[in-house]
Amino acid sequence: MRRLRRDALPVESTALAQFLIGTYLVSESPAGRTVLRIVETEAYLPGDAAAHSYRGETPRNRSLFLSAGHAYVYFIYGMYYCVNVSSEAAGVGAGVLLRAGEPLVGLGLMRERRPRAARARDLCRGPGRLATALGIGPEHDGLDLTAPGALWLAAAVESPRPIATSPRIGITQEADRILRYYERRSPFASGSRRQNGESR
DNA sequence: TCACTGATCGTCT
DNA sequence: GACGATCAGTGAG
Repeated sequence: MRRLRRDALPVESTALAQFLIGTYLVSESPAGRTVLRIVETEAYLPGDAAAHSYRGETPRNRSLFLSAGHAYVYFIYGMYYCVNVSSEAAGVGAGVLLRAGEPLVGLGLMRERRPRAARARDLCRGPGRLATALGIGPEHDGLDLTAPGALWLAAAVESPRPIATSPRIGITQEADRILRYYERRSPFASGSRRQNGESR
């Protein structure tokens, strides 16, 4: 696995959201290593009413204002964590939500963390599931994902596959904007068949 | 496969 | 005091 360098990352949210598809997210913990291949992302832009950074910097969202390539981990619905990659220059609040991945390494450990997931395709299918499977929590908030550590990004190895787009999932503000990106026909992407444009 | 619901708590109004 | 970038379980088609 070859670590992504910061200077390889596009410093613009929609470009980064597409760039990250096909790259790898590596989690190192005392229990072992888990790795997934990112297949679905969403961009949350500067000035975007759906973005956690919209109302300015707070203790909770400060990681969104770090330079591109840092982790923003937040707690939602009283039970789940979700992971973003900060996506603009330092001082600008924006991020790319990692929504789903194809589990590649450490499937046994992922199953221990997600005992209710019956099928491998459901281990990292959804932002809360992805974070749980990789053991991601508040201790990962603010980490530099281009530096050695407990959580980092590795460069894509396989040739790019077709990327489809759709509105973002689960939001009420700016709900019509096309800022979700996913690998077309990937069984590991979240969303319903209809949301993934596969109806008919 | 879709639609709906309850669980659960940090954050900001 | 309300709500949220979610998920698992249930029941119907």
